[in-house]
Amino acid sequence: MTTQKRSRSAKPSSKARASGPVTIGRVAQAAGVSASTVSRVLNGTAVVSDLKKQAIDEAIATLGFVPNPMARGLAGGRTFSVGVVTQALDSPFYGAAMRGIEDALLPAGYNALFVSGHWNAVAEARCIDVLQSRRVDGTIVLTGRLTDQALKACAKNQPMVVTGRTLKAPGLFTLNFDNFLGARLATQHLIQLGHRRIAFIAGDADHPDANERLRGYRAALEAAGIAFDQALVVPGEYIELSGLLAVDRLLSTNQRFTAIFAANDQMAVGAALGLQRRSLRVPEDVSIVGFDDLPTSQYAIPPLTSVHQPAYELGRLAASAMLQLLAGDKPSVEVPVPRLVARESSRRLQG
Amino acid sequence: MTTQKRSRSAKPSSKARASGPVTIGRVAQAAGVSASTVSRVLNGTAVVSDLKKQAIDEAIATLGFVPNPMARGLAGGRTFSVGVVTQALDSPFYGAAMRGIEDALLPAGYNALFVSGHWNAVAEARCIDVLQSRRVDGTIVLTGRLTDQALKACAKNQPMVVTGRTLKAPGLFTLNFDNFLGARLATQHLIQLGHRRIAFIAGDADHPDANERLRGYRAALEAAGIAFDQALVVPGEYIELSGLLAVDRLLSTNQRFTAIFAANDQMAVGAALGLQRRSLRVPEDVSIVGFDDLPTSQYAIPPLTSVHQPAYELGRLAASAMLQLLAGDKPSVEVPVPRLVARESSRRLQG
DNA sequence: GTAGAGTCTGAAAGCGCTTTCAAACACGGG
DNA sequence: CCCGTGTTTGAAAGCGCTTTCAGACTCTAC
Repeated sequence: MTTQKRSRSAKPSSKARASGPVTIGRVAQAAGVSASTVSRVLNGTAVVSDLKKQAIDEAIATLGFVPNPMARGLAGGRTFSVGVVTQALDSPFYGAAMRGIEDALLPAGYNALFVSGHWNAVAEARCIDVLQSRRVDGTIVLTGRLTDQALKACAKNQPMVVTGRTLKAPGLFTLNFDNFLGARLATQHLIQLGHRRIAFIAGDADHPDANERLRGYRAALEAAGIAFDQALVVPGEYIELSGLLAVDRLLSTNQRFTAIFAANDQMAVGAALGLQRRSLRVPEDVSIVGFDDLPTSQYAIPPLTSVHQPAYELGRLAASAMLQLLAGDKPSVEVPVPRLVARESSRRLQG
Repeated sequence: MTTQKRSRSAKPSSKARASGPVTIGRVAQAAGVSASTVSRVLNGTAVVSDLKKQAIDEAIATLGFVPNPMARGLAGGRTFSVGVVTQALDSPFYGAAMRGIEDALLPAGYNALFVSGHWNAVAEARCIDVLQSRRVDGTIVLTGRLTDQALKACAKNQPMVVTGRTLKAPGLFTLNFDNFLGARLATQHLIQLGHRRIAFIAGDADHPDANERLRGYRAALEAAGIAFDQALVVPGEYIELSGLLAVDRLLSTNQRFTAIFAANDQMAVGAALGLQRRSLRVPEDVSIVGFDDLPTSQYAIPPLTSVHQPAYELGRLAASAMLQLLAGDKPSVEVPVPRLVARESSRRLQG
């Protein structure tokens, strides 16, 4: 015996004839109908007379019957679970999205199966395989690095919802946040505060959203008649350390700048630390704006100005799009527009 | 039709006779044996002649066969998935633990099913119900607020691993971090730096670990011959805001203190912000020590001294304990001892 | 009064796998 | 050479549910 026996206990009920797990058959017996009929009221797949329906509902309640998802999945071909490929289980940003997904899926009777792709196309593909082998009814991919092709191919086998890109394909629905506009807002904010020399700490170049943010930054500069200066753009990898190193690099190459726009909050926080290490104060000497508006950013020192990205909401929307897809409808969800949250890390350029 | 048809595509192989999904029967047919035999080599439940085993392995490979977990679960009573009750999907601390769990479970062929209890005993109980209805093979509870009784009761139905408490019961394994020692280390550190007036921002009183940390704080003071002062202990709720409010309260009641020990990093960060708002510098005016050593804490301003809690490792250990339980063994895992990570938020008391 | 249409229901056939159970075979000792 | 003991294998019976199919009714309309 390699595993514990599943207990055969179940709320003992006066109506329960046999012992053992409560099955649909037991319910049928208690209600004086056939298993088929119980199944029908369970799934609403056919009209059942009110009389029997009531008897069945009652039997279900008194027996404490819970359908076995395995059996359901086997027989019906649906598992009532949707896979979620996230990039990291411990990311503050994707964490919020996962929470949103869970909140949207659970009430609909679906479960989420989270697996993490570690920012790696190969791992992501493997994740999708794992999910498929678990027979999920659909898969939500949070951003990720798979090619559009790969995603389209997956969508042939199962409904997919993908965030962080825009793509049209049958069985596939994408959900994109307007990174371009967000970055424009952030940059505009700094420009309006009088800054002209604005450094940009970019995200990983093979992230589509990173490029969008760069584009937004450039567009805002251009709109304000400020020349784009490549020397003020420093590559980063969306982690705190990148911000720290970026500041080092800017300073050691003697760039003049009065503000920094970081492509995400983590790098913004790193940048703030980098400035502090060089005895530059935020925002007195340098203003900083981040992107994402992580929950912790309001407690950064100083509290970080950032572009709010509604991760939780995005998760909810992705999940409800999936539910619509699963129901055979064409999803219709609207992604919130970006919005700048001004805090204390940015201020008007003095003198 | 309310759902997409599962594709009937499968890597077309020369050996594949019929079309449709690759089942154990198809493998059996291709290998010239019975389904039973295939099942046996799949699960290693009986000796099979090398000749047939090879033929089967080959058939599996060429057909790209993947066993259907639903069918397996139905027939075998095991689902190869373990439930994880976490408190928040977007917690940096539990996130790391989840990552550890995933990393330990996946290679063993198990999947993790994460659900969040929102720090709420009722919700947690519901989570466990959901997991049970999904027929998980076992459940890992990360801390949580369920009573010991409730957990013991659950352990009667399925193997359980619980972190954050110490409890003995059949089918239940607990895994506790030494919060007392951790808190003592933190307080000792401040004492060694010359601090005598050390404020303590406590955690939620109905968290066992919060009380342990308070005890550790008191023990360290006592060991150093410093009188415990209730006025220096401020209650908190393990969130940033609590730290902020705690500092306000300490300051507005005119407490004298040169250091703060916060029962977790989030409150420590909040406290740092609170001090900054009152123009007190960290660490020049006040030293701060946190607890947990969240990944972001090293990028706080200033980088936070903290008690390292190996969340990832804890997750791994919990998962491997679960695997041992599932294998019928008595788990034997050792929780790492607490360790202080000194950074820049604490320093020797000047003059 | 009865054919035809429509409504409700149960029997039975799977879904893909595991697990008895017993058959088939191989081996060694008497 | 026969029988008992082991070893390897396949047939078949489920696991708990969904779903088809057809039967049993109940109406309505002719």
